Amino acid sequence: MEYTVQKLGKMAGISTRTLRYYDEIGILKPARINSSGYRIYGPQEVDRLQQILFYRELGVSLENIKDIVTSPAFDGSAALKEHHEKLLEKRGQLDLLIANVEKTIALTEGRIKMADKEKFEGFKQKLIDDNEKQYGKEIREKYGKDAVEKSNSKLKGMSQEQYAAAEKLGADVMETLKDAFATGDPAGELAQKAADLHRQWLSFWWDSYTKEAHAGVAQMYVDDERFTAYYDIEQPGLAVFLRDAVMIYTGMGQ
Amino acid sequence: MEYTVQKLGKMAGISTRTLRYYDEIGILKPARINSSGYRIYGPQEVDRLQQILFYRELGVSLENIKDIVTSPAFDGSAALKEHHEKLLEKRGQLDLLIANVEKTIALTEGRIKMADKEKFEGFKQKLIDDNEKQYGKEIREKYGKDAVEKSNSKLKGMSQEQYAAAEKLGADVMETLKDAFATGDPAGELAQKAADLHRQWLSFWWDSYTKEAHAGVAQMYVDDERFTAYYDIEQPGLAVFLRDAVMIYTGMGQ
DNA sequence: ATACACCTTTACGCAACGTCAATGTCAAAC
DNA sequence: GTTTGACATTGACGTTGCGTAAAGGTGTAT
Repeated sequence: MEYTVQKLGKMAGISTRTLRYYDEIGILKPARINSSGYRIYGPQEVDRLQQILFYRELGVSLENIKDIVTSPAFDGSAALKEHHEKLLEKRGQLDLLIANVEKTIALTEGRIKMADKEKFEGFKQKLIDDNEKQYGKEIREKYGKDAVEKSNSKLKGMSQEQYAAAEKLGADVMETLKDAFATGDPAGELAQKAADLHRQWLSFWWDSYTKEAHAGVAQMYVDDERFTAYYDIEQPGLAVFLRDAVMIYTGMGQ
Repeated sequence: MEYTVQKLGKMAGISTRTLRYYDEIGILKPARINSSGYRIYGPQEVDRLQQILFYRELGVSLENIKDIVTSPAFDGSAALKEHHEKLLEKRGQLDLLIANVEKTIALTEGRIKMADKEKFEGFKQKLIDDNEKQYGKEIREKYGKDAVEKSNSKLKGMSQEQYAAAEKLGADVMETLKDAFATGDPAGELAQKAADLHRQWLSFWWDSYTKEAHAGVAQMYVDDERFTAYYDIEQPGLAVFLRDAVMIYTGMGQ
């Protein structure tokens, strides 16, 4: 079987430009050049291309692929493991990024609805100030990375509808919470209902629910001004009230 | 407060080159240029830089950031949402990639222990052949993407120890399965134990277990030659035997 | 006066190709 | 036999977000 660039390209699902590039950088040279200067590839080249594409699929750089396919003694297994590590790291970073974007979206949306833009700007500035760019990292350190990771992992699998449902639940929490706040009693029925809604809302983001984690998050709302602001912008004192309600709800108050 | 490039760069944690580049592409021009041609930045520029860096942190391209910071009426929220979509997609791809790498590592390790390298090479070639590069995608289409995503999402949160435990369980499955195969009875005690171990193993990868999904996977081992090969390389017929055992175990045989 | 840190513009380099441009070749249709 | 249309070739520039010289002017302390 002999192939020209286009045939091989079609078979492998890559462009002819790519094949010429691979020739250029020396990782896949054609078996021969015919009288008209056409690149002609044989079965060996097909195999090699398959190897190349395989590693490329895995995100290995062509530079490294070159080492892999040219050196026969290359330890592909070790390279794969190292690469695996890098991929996991990359995903971790990506997860943080996604969480941050989500948080930002939620914040801006909440803000735009209920506050003036000026303050928003000021707040956002403050957010970034004092090296808070490391947002996720900081939260990780403060409240343990497990919660953050749980949240991230759950989010992944969520469908649009689920996401919408979660958002609605979040709104419900806020509404019930405000009503409860009016009663002034965190142990009261309304407040406990708010705490329960909050648990349901959390369950959307976490794989497993525990009272401890729930209570921890509620405390976080009070400790971390970003979250405090999110709740208190509706009603000052709401974050503390929610924490108190959750503490009672979870029985973690003492 | 006025800043030269280096002072501002130091404050913001970026290089002077970056500042000159931002000037060049027009997303951050200095307040004025002094008599010697030096770039002088004022408080407004500091604020703007903070905004830019904020969005940059979120992975937004400078091109898009330009739109955000230059047009005051720009809908940053919508831009962020779009960006969010892209990030999710990216993570999906990354997950597939990671799954592929893990599978490859598992395969190579298993193979090296129990088969000659030649066959392995042939198999890998075959794997990629017939457009099977779209590995994950294909599996997704064939057996529903839910299972794949479940698997991915679970993997993320696993610790090293958990991973090791899962691998041991996998080995147990194989061992028990081989013993069971010797009896020839997929309904027998050993075979059912193997099926149960297999369920446990699956539970490592899936958030939720259902009989239907379990049976589906077992069928997949038979339908998909890649998996068939994985089991049958130890003992021809093992994949079919496991499927039969699981069908009985789950009661999905009919 | 000299050193030394700071500033400037210009411009190439990076990864992995995409995308013209200008031109030659092949098989089939007229 | 020629025309057409699909294919091939080699350049060579564009992409992103800067890093990294190079070659030179400026500011200030000694």
